[in-house]
Amino acid sequence: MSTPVVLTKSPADLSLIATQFKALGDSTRLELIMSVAASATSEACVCDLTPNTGLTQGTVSHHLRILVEAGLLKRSQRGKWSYYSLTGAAHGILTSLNIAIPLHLSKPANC
Amino acid sequence: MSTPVVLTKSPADLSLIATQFKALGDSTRLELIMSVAASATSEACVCDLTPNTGLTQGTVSHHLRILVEAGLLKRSQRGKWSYYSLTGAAHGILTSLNIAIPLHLSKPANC
DNA sequence: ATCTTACATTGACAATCATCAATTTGAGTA
DNA sequence: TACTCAAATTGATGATTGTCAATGTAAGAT
Repeated sequence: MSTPVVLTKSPADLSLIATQFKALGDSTRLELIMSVAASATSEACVCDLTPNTGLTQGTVSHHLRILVEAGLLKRSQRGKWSYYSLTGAAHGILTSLNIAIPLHLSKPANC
Repeated sequence: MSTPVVLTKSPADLSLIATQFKALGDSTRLELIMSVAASATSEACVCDLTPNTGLTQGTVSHHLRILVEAGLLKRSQRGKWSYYSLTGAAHGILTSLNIAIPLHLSKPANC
């Protein structure tokens, strides 16, 4: 027997959420986003991310594009490099689900 | 510039999480799980869920199975009917992301 | 025992997807 | 200008997926 709930999202919201879940529902992409999140500078370039995956550079680029299009990563190009970092949405999802914990945050115990 | 984070999940955890994200990353399945969550008794049978989807009964049954296998729904058969309800994991995901709000819960404002 | 009713399963098919190899783009460098 | 390097894009291919129609199963009803 589970707790009754109220739903809070419009169909448009749900469509976006489904897109984000779908983007995260692939082991490679989940690893990629975790690597970005865990990187010291909170951003990473394709050349950093590619070796860990065992995949081709083109494939990694492809997955990163999907994450960007889902609103989970943002891309900033500096010189020849593309740096990827988490969006607020991605940050929210990872921390809400306790997949990642913000370093500076300490919540009161009754939350 | 985003907040630095610490990762908390083992590879095995991440594999499960990816499976759950994947299961939720389909509009039909997301609607299904929302319908179950929103139902008055916190459970629903296939015959209740099918009409809203515009899909075949067999297809709905298929999607429900995927959600069960991902650990998001549980099935309990009573008589001729199969009743589906949220697991704790699904409940946690939906409420953590504010997709659903537990009726009895009221958090202090500073959380 | 036969017939419904509710659901699960199977087989088939079109569409989507993950991946690679190869090429292109675009920015800095010699 | 020509060259190099990082990343994006393209085209092809095999695998996975969402869907349906049809069939199977199992529980109650007649």
